[in-house]
Amino acid sequence: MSHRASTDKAQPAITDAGAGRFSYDGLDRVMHEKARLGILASLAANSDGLLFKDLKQLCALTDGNLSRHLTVLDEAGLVEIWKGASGPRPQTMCRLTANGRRRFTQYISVLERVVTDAQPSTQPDTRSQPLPRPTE
Amino acid sequence: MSHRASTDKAQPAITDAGAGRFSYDGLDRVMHEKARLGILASLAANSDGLLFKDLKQLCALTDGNLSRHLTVLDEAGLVEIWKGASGPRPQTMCRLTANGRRRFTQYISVLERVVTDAQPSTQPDTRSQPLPRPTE
DNA sequence: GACAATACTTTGTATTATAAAGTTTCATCG
DNA sequence: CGATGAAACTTTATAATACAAAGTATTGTC
Repeated sequence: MSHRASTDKAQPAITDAGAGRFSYDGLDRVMHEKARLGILASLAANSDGLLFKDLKQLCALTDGNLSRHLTVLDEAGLVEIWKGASGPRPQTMCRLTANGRRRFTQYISVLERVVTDAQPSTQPDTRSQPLPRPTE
Repeated sequence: MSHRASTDKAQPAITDAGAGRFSYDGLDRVMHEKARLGILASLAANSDGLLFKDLKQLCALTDGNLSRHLTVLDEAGLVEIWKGASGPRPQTMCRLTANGRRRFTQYISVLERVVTDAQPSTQPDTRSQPLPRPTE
């Protein structure tokens, strides 16, 4: 007979413990984006807010991209945007909202988990079978 | 006169030091993606490789998504994929390549910088002007 | 008052993540 | 032994969106 016997059915694989272990649900799409991550980190480091001009430099973004990303962050309620009507030129000032700071902190804590997970030092092996080791 | 005097031209903003400070260039598009980050972390934790089935559970992905993401990671040279011809059913085994492990480690080190940056404790203020504090 | 420059915003396109449907092989049941 | 179901993927299609290029508006300068 060429096919295996039916005795080893329903191999449970990975025991279901650890299911979703690496799904990282906390990585919110809005924050988990290179450019916006930079913006948020900049604003977290400057709690009094930053000018459009400054953000542009710090994050090395073009005007268009920065504008777009700020809109996204604003709509998500993460930052607040102040249009300067007083100055000689239009000046846009951005700050983290209280909620934004909270959510960003949460996001960062998930990132910390990712960093920890990536150190394979003392991780218990999660696999199911020994597997035929592929010949390198 | 309503407009400002011309004496304060060319305000240098942010001194140019710290330009690009938050651009996070090291955040490679291929790796910086929720789902693929999970896959890579799983594989980093299981250096002998993982089965498609196991990855699917660990990362809580649908068949289609996992398949697609693995293809992307494969094409980027980050993982290697072994098709099991020996077993009773098709079995796909995935492992980090040597290069993949190296690049992932680099990526993680950037993530660590992000995490550090997000702790605003002892950060020097990067702004240019005191700014008219917006009334809350 | 023409010309360049600053400080943005809007629009268009090309990429891509995800879901839905499709394929293939094996096991089981009447 | 043909039908049915299920496991293990792959392919296709669509909806979202990141980025670049073009546009707008105000200001300063010659």
